[in-house]
Amino acid sequence: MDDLAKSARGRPKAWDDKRAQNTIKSLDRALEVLITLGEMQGGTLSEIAGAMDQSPATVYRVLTTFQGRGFVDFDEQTQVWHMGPAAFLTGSHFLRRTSLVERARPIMRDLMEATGETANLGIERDGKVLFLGQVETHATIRAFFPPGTASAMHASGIGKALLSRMDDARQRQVLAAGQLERFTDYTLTEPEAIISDLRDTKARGYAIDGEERNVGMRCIAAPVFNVFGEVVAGISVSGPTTRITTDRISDLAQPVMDAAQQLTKAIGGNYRP
Amino acid sequence: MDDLAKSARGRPKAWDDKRAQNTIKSLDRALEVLITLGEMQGGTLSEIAGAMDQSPATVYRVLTTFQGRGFVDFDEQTQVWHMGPAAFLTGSHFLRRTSLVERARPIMRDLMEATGETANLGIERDGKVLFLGQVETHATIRAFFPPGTASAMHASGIGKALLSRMDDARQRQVLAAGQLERFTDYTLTEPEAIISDLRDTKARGYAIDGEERNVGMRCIAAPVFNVFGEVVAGISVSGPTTRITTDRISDLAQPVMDAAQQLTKAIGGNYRP
DNA sequence: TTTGTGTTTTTCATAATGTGAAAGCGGATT
DNA sequence: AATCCGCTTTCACATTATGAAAAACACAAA
Repeated sequence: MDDLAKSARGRPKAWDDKRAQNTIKSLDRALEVLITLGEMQGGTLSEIAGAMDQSPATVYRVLTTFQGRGFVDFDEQTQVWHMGPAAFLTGSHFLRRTSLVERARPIMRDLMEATGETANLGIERDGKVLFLGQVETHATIRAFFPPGTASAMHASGIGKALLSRMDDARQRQVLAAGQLERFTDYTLTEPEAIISDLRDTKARGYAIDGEERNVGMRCIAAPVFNVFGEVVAGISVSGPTTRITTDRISDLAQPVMDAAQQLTKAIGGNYRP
Repeated sequence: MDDLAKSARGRPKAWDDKRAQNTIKSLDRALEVLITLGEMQGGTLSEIAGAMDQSPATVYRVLTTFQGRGFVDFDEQTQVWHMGPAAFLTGSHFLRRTSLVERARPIMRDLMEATGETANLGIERDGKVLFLGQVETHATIRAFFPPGTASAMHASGIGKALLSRMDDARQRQVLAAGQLERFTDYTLTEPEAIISDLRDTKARGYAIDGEERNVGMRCIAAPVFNVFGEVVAGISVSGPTTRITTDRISDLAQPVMDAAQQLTKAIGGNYRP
């Protein structure tokens, strides 16, 4: 299901109740139709009406109204309703507003609060991880990457999270471009070792940097996707091995993956499983 | 303004009348709010209500309902309403219908890598060029067309690539429909000048937009064909005149035409010589 | 602080309008 | 032809969207 559409759940109850009173029911139902249509990637009237068990008559009127504004198209041949250009055009005004960094900010703050560790945001640029921002932990001992730092992909949690979702060709390209510098005893420098680690990372859903870049520092990272399901960024928490023990990794992984997924949603992206 | 969203106007009257009966008025008004919000690129309650003179109370309820589904965001700080991620996500299902965009994605990425410039994909819709997607260059200075932008045909590389392969009747129709707005000193505003340019474009195999839309920006575009040999899309690279010099045009043209041809093949199209 | 001005929310009585059941319709399939 | 099945339309009904106005709020200026 489309969690995004139901994201209201995350709010305080009071808000929900309050909003419920000021909500236009018919409009809300109509939006449900539109969302369902999107999820189904198009469908016939009865399919749509069936999927959300509502009377066909109602769904029909909703669809024709959307059609009037170009929000949905109707293919007379196949009798199939589709998302229309106006929906795309209107929705894409969303992109014009704010950047990844701004949207990430509150999510990273929450992640930091939840885990107590510094949260980081990074993207790939020219074969390196570019750190775009961070929210620092309150703890005295902390990991610090000034935003703007460019770091090797193969020895970074975010880097590996990004790599794990790129296709083979790009993986090889990135790994070939840099020369897999060794930073610590734990750094993976053999392409095979890295590729194997990336496979694990993909399966796991998050990447682990276990002192591969800096001795005494661990990092857990998860990928963020754009609307096409392509990786565009990674989000991570990092801290000293004394706090991020191997035991704690699995505990931290969930919040990190949640944050990555939240950010994916906040930028209108699609998580690709 | 946003013609696309109002495209219902173009329909036969009979349809309009028929539809009017089965149209849900409140939903239609709500869509108007959403479209207005998009056009205004965000605004406060009173701005929005004022812009479409409706009672603030109604607009308020509409907005909160949209908000509940994530279709609009409300910035508590500034009291400004914006398009939300769910609108974008839902609307972008439009792209998935035609596999064009998905097929184009990897080709555009390669084109971007090969040329170092932002690659764009666009189609014609209602006499305008609708940008469906882009892959941005890594360079700091870059051309940026948010997907969803609708732009004038006569002052766009993709637009001219599309026009150059339409038959005379449609050319005239499109050129007559819009009123050939002038954007820069270089914009072609005389039908004769444009038609002559389109002839050259067709012979050349690619279109050149030399600062005709934005000063300081050039763009090189080539047409993409469907199985019947009809133009269905255009693919382009765009960037600052400082990087896309006149000397470089012929170098860039080949990769662009290659990409267009690849995409033509990828969608099972036939190149028409 | 208090007062004033311009918002945004909420309330409330009213009728406008969205609703589903069921009846028409039309194009497929037998 | 006859039958089926899904799309439209009709219709009577009460759900529910509506705007005016009042209340709450935010913020500036006195």
